[in-house]
Amino acid sequence: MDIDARIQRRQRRDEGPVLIQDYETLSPVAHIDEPSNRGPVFERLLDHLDPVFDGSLPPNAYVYGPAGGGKSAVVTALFSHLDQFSAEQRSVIHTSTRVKSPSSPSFVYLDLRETQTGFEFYHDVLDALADESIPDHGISTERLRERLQTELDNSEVGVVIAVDHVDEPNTTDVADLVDLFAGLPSNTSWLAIGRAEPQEIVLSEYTARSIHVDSYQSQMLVDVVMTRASEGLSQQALRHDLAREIADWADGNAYDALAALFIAADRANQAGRTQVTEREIQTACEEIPQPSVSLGRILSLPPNKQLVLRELVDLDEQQRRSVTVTTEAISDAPTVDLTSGTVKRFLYEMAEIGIVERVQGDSRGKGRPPSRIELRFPPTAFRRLYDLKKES
DNA sequence: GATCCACGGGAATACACGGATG
DNA sequence: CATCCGTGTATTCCCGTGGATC
Repeated sequence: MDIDARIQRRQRRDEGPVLIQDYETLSPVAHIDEPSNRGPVFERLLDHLDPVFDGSLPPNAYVYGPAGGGKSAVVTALFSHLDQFSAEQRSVIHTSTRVKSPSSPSFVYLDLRETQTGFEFYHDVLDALADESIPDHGISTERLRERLQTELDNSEVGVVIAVDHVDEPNTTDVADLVDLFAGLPSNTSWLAIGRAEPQEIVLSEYTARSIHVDSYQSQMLVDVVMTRASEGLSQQALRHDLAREIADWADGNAYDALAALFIAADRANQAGRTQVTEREIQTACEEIPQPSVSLGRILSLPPNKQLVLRELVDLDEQQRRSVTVTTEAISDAPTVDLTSGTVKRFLYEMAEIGIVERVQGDSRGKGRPPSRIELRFPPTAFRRLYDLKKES
């Protein structure tokens, strides 16, 4: 945090409540413990997972639906509760000889955005399952897999592994994922989560069941926005009609809606206001490209790539006129100590996976015409989230 | 000594244009 | 006119190296 911000915060202390109470809960990347209004989805997932309560594994399944429909939110919440539940149950069995209730499997949630190699895949599953901590160097991928295998062979029921963000660019591709699962014993059941229709994805050949999660209905989305606002903002900071405006614009996509709320609140906060106004909501919505990539994807990029993006969002139009010029501007920044070659390659790679986009630029001059870099994500939101993460 | 992976660095390839050539 | 070729950029591709960690 810079000194001006510190001073401003002190100054505001006597002027009544600050608008943003808690950036963490307001963040569009955060999943809350009890997602609102997704009761039916929970029920359908529980139907699928029902065998678990008799001590057996459900078949493999595929959960799919449009972006911002709450798939990740529901599955993360459900899995953390279920894992807690079955851990408790296991400990009951250990301590009591009288009760002979069936044991439960473990539940592991993996985000493929953060688990991009086979090594990380086995590592994270094993880490979730084993009590001791697992080294992340000096051990081969194959050895990890073997350890995981013995761990599972000793497990009574097995494990249900949720793999989120399947088939997104820059994640393990579907064929590799199938191979990774093939390396595990049969007491593993997986729950893949993605956007593609089951017919469009090879993965569904391996899943017994598909579960559809639709986008939010308008009124539900208004509630989601209001709930988030009441948790992260001061009292009365967001009028109900403005929440509706956000929901209407977002058209069922909770992720977009929460991003818009975050940006609007941040702008209002910077301006020293304690209420979000319509004007800020409009600017916020305009700032979110359609379609836009999830900030979650961006924030799980390697640190130096994020650094490049952080510099990128501060460049002016002139400096974005071609990849070459942009590269120079970024690698000249004092915070960046990468060579210009690497910065340039990063920019191309991120264009490749849709984080930024290259559009045909000014074609006058010799040689192949340059392209210019455009963002595929809202800069204000990224800037704030990045800086917050840096601070902590 | 083993292992993983982010970086660096540069070679290979693609593309646009204009001028030369058939 | 159609095609080829040379030059200057842009873009993609690939692999070796070294830091960090066990």
